[in-house]
Amino acid sequence: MTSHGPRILTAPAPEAAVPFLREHLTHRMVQVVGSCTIDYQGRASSTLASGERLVIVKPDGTLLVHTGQGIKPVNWQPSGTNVAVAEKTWDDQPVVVMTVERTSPREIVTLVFDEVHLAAAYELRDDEDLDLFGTEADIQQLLGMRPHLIEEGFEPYDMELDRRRGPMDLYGTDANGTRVVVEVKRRTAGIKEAQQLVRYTEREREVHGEVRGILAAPGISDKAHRYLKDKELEYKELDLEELLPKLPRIQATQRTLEGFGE
Amino acid sequence: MTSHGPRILTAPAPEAAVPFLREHLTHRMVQVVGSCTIDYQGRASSTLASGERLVIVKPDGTLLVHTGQGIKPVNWQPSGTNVAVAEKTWDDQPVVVMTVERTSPREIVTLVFDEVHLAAAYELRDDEDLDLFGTEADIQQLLGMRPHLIEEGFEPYDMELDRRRGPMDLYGTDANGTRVVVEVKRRTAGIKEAQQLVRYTEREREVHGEVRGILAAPGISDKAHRYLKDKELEYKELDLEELLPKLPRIQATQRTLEGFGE
DNA sequence: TACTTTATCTCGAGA
DNA sequence: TCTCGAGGTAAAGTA
Repeated sequence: MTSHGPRILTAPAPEAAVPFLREHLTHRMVQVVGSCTIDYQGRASSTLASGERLVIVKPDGTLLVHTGQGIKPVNWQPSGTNVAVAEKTWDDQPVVVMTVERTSPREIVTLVFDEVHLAAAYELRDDEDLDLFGTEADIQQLLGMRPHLIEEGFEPYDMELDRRRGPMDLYGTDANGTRVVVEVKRRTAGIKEAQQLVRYTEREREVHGEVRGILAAPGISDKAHRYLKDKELEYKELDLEELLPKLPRIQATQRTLEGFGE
Repeated sequence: MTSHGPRILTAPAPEAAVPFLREHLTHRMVQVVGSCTIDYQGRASSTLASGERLVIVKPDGTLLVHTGQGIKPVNWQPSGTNVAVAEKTWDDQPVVVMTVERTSPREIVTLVFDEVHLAAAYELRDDEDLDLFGTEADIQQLLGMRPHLIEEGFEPYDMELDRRRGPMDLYGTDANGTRVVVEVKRRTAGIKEAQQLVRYTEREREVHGEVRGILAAPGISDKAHRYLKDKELEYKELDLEELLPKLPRIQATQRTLEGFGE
């Protein structure tokens, strides 16, 4: 048998599942499909009665428990855990007990499998990093290069070179030389985002007197807009459709799909 | 062959993988382990060059793509998508192309598998809901029942019966009859949380004049504490260790483990 | 529907 | 380490 390809057990008894898991845990991607109860004790606590779930344990100690619905795991634990498995007897039935622990914060997830339908272990070779575009940082950088998109005459300081200026996204002067704080958002802004601008602007006003504050976003809630006006701050609508395509990118799959003319 | 138990294909050719996926997608939990490139276009956009990943498609249309590290999927799509698979030829090699689309927002994830190591399909029967304790709502409710833990003489209004009072966690009067807004947090509070209290308290002060504001949390950052004092607001430290165990619960696994005396 | 807030948030950058 | 802010956040609750 080669060392490649997935190792698979279908419907193993606990006495077969436990050594299998022990062999592969922390070395390989491991998954268990089966019926289990799950306990979590840590920052909060939770219990989950018996049901069938997909359990994934990554070589880095990440735990994911997925049910048949929804995008979020029903239980989980970030990487860096200690994982242990043991065979125990409950109600005269053998079960597989898996514990996933971490310190800082001290947390533990305990899974008790009364039935394993499928256990699998495999390696995932992957040297590639995700190339993501359209984040707030991307939009910020773009506006830094085209400050007129905020307002004619706006001249931002170089935040890259001077992070001491603070956490503001853009900071500069307008056509009249008045200081301007700009907070950039990639989504419709709400009251939280308005408050964030309030805080940054207040801080600058304490030091420098007159300072304008602009919330630049593709949209804003009515309440947030009113809140801004109360605090004598401004809103500048961004047209992301116009903004984003200005940095053309080649897509991995587009590249692939060109191969068969799509 | 029975209708139970997982269906598994190891190292299927695209011509075998595609009909397998078509048979099970939208009916069952489906997963593919293999080498693929991934494209995402939607609220943002991303590309991921070829590498080995675990791809999960739930019957509700949820897509999850996991690499060998980390708790967050590298690509995903929430439930309600349309999933399609097709065999295509690229560079004279057959590939499996999977597209996962949704409208609102319009988004699409495209996966091109040049190799499938494992394809599996199975059902997950699960009627159980997670029973979670220790959330902010739990702490709030607890403090509502034991208002002296905030301050001797504090008498909260019944927020359950009168939500019109606003979004504050607790709202009542102190020993002197002065109105008190309390914002409860389950984690160390930062500047965001302080400003949330500022907003609620300001709003009440506009209407009622003198109103105290208390941020109740297990901790607070220095900046946030200073910010509160500036705004003439207060911080009350919560001892969660003392608070949380006051509602005893029975754990699913604890119950199980009692069976073998642990 | 629109809006706000929570989350066992996770993650990363900066001090 | 702590703090703070972003997230393709997702999901819940309320007006």
